[in-house]
Amino acid sequence: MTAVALVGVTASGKSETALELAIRRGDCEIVSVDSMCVYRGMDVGTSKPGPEARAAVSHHLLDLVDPDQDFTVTQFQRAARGALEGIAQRGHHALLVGGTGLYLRAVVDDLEIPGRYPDVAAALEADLDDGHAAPADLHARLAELDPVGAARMEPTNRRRVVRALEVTLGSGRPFSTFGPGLEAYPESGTTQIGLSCPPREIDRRIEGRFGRMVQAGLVDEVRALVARPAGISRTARQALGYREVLAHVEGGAPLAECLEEAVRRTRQFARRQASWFRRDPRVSWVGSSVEAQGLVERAFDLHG
RNA sequence: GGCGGCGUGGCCGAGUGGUUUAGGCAGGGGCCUGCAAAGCCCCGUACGGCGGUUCGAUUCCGCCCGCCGCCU
Repeated sequence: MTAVALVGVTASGKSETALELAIRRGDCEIVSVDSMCVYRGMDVGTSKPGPEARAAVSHHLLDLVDPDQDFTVTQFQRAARGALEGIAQRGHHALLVGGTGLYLRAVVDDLEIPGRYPDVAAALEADLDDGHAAPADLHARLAELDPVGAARMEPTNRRRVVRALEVTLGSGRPFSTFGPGLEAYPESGTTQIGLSCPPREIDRRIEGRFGRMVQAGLVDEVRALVARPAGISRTARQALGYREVLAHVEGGAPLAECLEEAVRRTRQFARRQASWFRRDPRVSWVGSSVEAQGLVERAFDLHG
């Protein structure tokens, strides 16, 4: 039994392709690799597979947590391992489908993700917030403790600098010793197929999709999230479409403008995804759903 | 017809007689190990046209063109 990953930018048609194949074959289960589909109650805005799709084929890693929960790669990695094990036990093939690059790498390359040191991180954040230190200062500190790690990031990238320092200080082990970084592309047991699509076409689809999402009740979905007493977590509220509609629902911004913004930002996101997947030499790219299905099947049958 | 104002790179928008020619947005490229649908980095000599003044004009003057406003 094998695992194959179908990757691509948002709106490239991966989900439909995967579903079609899985229904036809009947011997594989779909594993979502999507950082926002893990949230319950965030359905229309995430283009989450619906009830029909889920009735037809087993889907995994959807609806893992409530929207008031923060969610991170590590949790995803853990859940993915469990899902993959179960699929293997059932004698099925696993078809990973999604566009969250880091999450996919965590699974495909079994990344050793360093632990968390909340006190250390909080102290660093506090220094930055108080103005006692600038990200560049922290980067300089990191450079002394872990030159290799420091060299791998921009001194201005606050988030990454803080995390690297958090790990180095907290664990007493240089951040860079946890792995070669994402620039290494080791042999992997997971075959990766990329479904490509011309950027102009992607742009068109994104715009059309937002229109349909609104028809399908995106705004009401966001209202329902807002109405939850527990609120919306930091990670959940940054979801594309939600963040912008939130500005309308909570902040009173004109809906039309929020939607335009959502479309724009989703396009930019698609570019970032493309650049992420493009650099992974292990991905075999094809330009159509049919070809993608062909390659996935070949991988299944070769190892299955 | 008269008077006044304006005309800056795809858009918005500062500014100056001459070293590096603001900034923002959009766009393009790249990065990424616990917020990743996030975050970060890099990339733009443009001053409506024609003359003139000047060692030197986007910046000063004149004319023309185009907008905008006011007036008769």
